[in-house]
Amino acid sequence: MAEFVGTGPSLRAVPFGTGTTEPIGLLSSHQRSQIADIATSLQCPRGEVIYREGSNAQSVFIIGSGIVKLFRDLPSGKRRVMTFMFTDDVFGLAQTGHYINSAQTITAATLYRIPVAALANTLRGDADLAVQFLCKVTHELRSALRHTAIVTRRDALGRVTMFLRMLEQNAPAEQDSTIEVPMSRLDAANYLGLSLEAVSRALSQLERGGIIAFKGRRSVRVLDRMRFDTIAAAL
Amino acid sequence: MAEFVGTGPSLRAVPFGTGTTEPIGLLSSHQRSQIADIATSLQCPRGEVIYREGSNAQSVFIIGSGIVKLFRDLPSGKRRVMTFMFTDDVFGLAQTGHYINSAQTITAATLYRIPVAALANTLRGDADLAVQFLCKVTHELRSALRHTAIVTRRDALGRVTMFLRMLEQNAPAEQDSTIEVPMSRLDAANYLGLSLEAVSRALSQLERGGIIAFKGRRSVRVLDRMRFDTIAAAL
DNA sequence: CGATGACTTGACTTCGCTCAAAGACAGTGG
DNA sequence: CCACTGTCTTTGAGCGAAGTCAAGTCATCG
Repeated sequence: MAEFVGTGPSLRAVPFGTGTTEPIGLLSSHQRSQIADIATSLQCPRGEVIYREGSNAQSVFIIGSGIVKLFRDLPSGKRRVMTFMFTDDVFGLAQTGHYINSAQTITAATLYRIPVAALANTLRGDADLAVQFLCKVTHELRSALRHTAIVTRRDALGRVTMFLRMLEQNAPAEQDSTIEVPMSRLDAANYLGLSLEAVSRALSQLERGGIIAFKGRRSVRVLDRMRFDTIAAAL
Repeated sequence: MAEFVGTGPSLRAVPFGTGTTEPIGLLSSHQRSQIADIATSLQCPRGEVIYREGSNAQSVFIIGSGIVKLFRDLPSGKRRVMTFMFTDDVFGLAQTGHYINSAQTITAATLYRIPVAALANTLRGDADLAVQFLCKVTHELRSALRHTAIVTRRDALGRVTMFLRMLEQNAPAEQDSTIEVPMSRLDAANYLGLSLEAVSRALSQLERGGIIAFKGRRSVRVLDRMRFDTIAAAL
């Protein structure tokens, strides 16, 4: 069943107990192969729908690489992006019976698909592994709270700035202070609870103010870290 | 060490795997006493601060009874309520080293206080228990997503209605369609990302429309379930 | 019964949404 | 290589809903 390549699935989070506050890889190589044994690996192109809301939730996914969005389409036609998930994130766990949202790749991605039943079994047989998953879900809970903190802000400028900061933390800058924005303005807007236009305006405003500079539309460099952080600081 | 009375700490959530979608008590009596052994029970009056943001996070708490709010105070003087926690909920886990928010009781409460280190140990020795905690945190993740869904709405009326619905689900109506609102308007507003006035206006509007009726200020009865649900339905 | 705090209501301002149109970019095929 | 086309993005003008400021009402507890 295992057809994984490379190192296999991993989880990235802040572990319990240790003094560490930076997220690290949680699983031992034994644990990784343990999961690989019950997982199937998938190569998904950009834009691939992984599952749709309402369908039967039989699998949990771990991201080997790439970016995925979880979203819901509302009767009004609006779309809400609940979260973006990155390498070593888990999704599909917070479902009961049926998926409550849809999942779609934003970039090409490698996914590990794990049947819930098999995962539950494995976890019940390995307390350490179960604790690792607990760490990971706790980590995602923190992310969800951060998301709430972002959308609770009233001002578009602040939300967008916090969003950029979040992206920066998820994908540590390879270049100096350069932040990649892999999703469309619309996806960002749907995540931030803003209109597409408001996102665009906020970004323009940051650029006009000399706080950031664009390098193409999907890449931003922070010029004035001081003011950037001030705006991002929870108002 | 154990000084618990009655049945001891429990966790309430939707379990994995089973077809159930209603939250149930997760722990066996053995597991409950296992946790009771490493826990201290506390009786807190209404308004008691359990911990403050920034302080050292050494304990995890399980609520035996009562209601607790988790919140952050912002530099601007505004306060954001991240979540309300009820009987059989866990809090303090999503912290790394230092608490990122403050916890305070809203009603008198019984709490079980568990040192993180001891809990981590116990979990590593009991895979089943670890999985139960995983269920619980997953459950809280769902709640956090629901919260985000609420505050992402633009209209005060919808947010308040969804909030009432949430309260109803957390504390199943003893009377027919009567919802207890145990927190102040201000706490509710801080949770909903609205001004206190907006909450008040929305409630008045629901009452004027004949959709709800007040019985005192902290108790509401749903008169027109149909319209109530329509408004609450994710816009 | 008076006082303090919680809640409601009203008037004005602000900021983001909507609608509308123009401007950039990427991929395609000539 | 370049023009073409559809999509994504930016920018502008006007409207509406929630925030703020400011009174006024209600309730609860001494």
